[in-house]
Amino acid sequence: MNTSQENYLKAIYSLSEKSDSEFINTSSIAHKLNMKPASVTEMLKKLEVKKLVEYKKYKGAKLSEKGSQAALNIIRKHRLWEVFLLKKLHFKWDEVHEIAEQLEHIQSKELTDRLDDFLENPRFDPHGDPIPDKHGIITDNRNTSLLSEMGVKQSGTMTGVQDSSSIFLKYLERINITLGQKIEVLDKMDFDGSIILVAGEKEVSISAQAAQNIIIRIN
Amino acid sequence: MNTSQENYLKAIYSLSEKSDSEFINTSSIAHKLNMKPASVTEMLKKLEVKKLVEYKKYKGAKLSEKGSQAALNIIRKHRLWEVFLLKKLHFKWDEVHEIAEQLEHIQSKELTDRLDDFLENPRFDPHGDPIPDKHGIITDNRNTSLLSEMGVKQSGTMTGVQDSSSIFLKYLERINITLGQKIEVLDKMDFDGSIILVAGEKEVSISAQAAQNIIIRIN
DNA sequence: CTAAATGTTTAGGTGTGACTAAATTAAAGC
DNA sequence: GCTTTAATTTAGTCACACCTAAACATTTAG
Repeated sequence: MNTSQENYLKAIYSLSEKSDSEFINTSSIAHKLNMKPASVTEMLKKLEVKKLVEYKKYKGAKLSEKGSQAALNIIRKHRLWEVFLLKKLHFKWDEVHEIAEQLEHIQSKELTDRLDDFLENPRFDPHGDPIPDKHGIITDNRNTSLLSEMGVKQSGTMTGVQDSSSIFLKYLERINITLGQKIEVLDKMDFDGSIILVAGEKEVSISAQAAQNIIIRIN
Repeated sequence: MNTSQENYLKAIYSLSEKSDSEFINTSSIAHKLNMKPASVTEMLKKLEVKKLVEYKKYKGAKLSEKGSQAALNIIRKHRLWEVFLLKKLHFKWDEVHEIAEQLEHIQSKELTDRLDDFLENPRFDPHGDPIPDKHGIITDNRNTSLLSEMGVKQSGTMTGVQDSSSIFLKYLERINITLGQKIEVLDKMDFDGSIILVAGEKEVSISAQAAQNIIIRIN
């Protein structure tokens, strides 16, 4: 399988996680991959032939078992390389994603498994996302919630983000919300949904939109 | 630049090293890359437009300064990744080449330089080839020779190969000729050019063809 | 020094993955 | 339930990197 098709599988996988409907529609895939819906339709047909997705006209696509395994394998590689870049090469939190986008397409099961061992089988990547094991199994039994869904006086630890863009990560670092940071929700503003919280020592206010992209492990 | 074009530059570079003529002809490039001469001609024109090679009809191509730098950068990445695979992930000597062929195309100067530091700036790769520094400069001032060109009673240390194929490397390991192995030429057979030598304790005989692919640092 | 053999280029074609514009289908509003 | 709007697909192009077959240049041999 090539880079392009792998990116489609990855996109469908990640959209499926958030969506509650079984099939993912053409335009959301197109949006995620910065492509036109017409191009997506074509590709979905090709992936259907390869039995990687189930495709229904005007409904969209759904990953087959084979497609899910392929997607999980790419995600596994992506996250392992992120750990490598951060822990071994000392890249910063917000720099690893882009390079991992390239490294995730390297084909060698042996390489992936040896890298996993070399990194001492990490269970989470630098953004707090769980790393699938060599069988594609994710074990993430942590009690997590989006910051936006927490109630006043609830507290927890920052364990991940849903948006790995450099701008967002830089912003978080700026306001002292980094991986492992303990936080407590002080107040939620009804009028715009923004949240006031304590991060470490400091009191910060965060927009509803940002809060929807921050994952917290509840105490 | 893409993977395909990078492979052309690499091929031209490596053919230039062996060849004494300035321009590398179409068919030798085609042979090296397992492609047809017609495809090579087309690509050389594209590389010419990008000022990566100088191309002369019916003569072939020659790397420009820009093209040489690009080729050296790919070679640098290839060799650094080989060191990583061998030293850190404990791959075997003959397994690293294929994976490095993929890794060498990852685009990130920062990554390459950090990898270089992480590996403690190695000067040679697992096959004994020198690694260009970040400016594309190769410093290889060792007194080396091909095994096939050594005289009787000369001795030295095995420091590299000219053929990185898995079959050849496995064969060398089998007969105890590995990197760093001390050898001494005992005899050269006039009738077929084969060489008898001591490798460590053992006495082995090696064909002329194999000897042409083994690099020895002379004592 | 010419003719044959060899190597190289040109011309035309293929598969892949993208695009735009037009046609079709599905969903939403009245 | 029909009509308007939005989403999706189809049809027709394009760029890219490869191919084959035919035309053309260069080298080699007699």
